[in-house]
Amino acid sequence: MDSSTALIIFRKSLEKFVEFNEAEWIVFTQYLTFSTLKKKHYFAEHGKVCDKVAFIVTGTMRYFHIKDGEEITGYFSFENELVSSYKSYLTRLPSQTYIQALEDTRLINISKNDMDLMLINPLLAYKMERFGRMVAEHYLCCYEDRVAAFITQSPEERYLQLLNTGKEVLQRMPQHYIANFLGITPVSLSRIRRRLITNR
Amino acid sequence: MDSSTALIIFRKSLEKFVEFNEAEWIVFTQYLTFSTLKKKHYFAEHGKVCDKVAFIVTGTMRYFHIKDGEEITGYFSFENELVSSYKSYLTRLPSQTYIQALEDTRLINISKNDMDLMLINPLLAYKMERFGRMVAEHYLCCYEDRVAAFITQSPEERYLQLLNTGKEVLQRMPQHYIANFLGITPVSLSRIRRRLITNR
DNA sequence: TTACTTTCTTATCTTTAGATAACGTTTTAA
DNA sequence: TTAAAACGTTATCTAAAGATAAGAAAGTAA
Repeated sequence: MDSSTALIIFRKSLEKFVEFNEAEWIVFTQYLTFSTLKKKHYFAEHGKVCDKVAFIVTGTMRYFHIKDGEEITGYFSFENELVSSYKSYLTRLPSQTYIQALEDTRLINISKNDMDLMLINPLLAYKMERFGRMVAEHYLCCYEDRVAAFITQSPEERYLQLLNTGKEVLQRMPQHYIANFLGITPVSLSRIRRRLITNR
Repeated sequence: MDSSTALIIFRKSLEKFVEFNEAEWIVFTQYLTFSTLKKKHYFAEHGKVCDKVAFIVTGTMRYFHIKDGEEITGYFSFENELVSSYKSYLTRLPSQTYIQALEDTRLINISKNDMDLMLINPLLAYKMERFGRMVAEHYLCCYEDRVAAFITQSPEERYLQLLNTGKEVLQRMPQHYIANFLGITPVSLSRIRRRLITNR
């Protein structure tokens, strides 16, 4: 897939947030950069400022913390979603979390500097305020659901719900990433899986 | 405290998000409504659309879900913070959560309808896009911290951190609200508290 | 290929948390 | 004021989860 196709997908995907007219889009795209992140390489690292937000054209990203020397997976971002260590990006403070490519991943990047420039560019300012608002609101809703799931659902229920997303990359992903994400140990997830198979 | 004092506090509190000039402020305040919510009364209810966001002048709000007939407390909002069932407010879909006043609470309300009107009012549109963006980004960061705490900290650590906020209303709040918030049962919290006292 | 690492499951043991009930205290409501 | 409900702690019992280790399978790299 070439860059222009990726841009079309990106634009399509943004439509649920904000629609750009042709003039705006031309200016907007001048602020974008393309990159590829090899499997296991980092998009963000603990202690370093994450100065960009990116759209995932293809691939998958994993968010994790390190606790007592262990990697604890907290979240995933998939194809056609945005990825960033958001708080770090917004505040320019060091990231708490690592973000790593789970497979070779193609990205369209917006740096914090460019975003700030767009926010004072008369041609784009209004649309970018709106863009920022819609994106933040979207992810706020995602977080609200995630927190609600943690409060009201058992790990087993959360696992079944995760499977229901039908993301096939979940099949190829190490189980312990998923276990962390669900808030349990890999051994516990293994037991849950056995229970599910037995009772099927 | 009278309404004009409350407005001054509100304006001061908004400054970290967006600053209004006098003309803008006069128009903005015309969209605001004041209300008081008696203890135990509801700001939002499961199954009903929450069509407003509010600033808490004084008081405390509790968010909870009902799971198997039990109230499970998920969050709190305190004085000088905003409160809303955000996803419901943003999407006009029924709220998943209940929000209840823990004590008599004074609010400054912005209805979804008025917010939408402000967003197309030329005098305010740009500022309100910005306002919406900053508020959403702020709460996004709060959620990020809350999810990170769930992943990387034990209930005991989260309890100690909660105490460190120094909110004196926590002293008066039923323990089981706090237990739910921490993701444990009231009995477990009671054990944690005893351990902390014993080892002190 | 071969050696090494990672991954997943399973078993055992230990620790902890949950469920439940009892009891005294406090709060609430009639 | 009085009765009822809610609250917080404690004890007991049970169920589940964590820690650890072992072993097989799969993946990775030299």
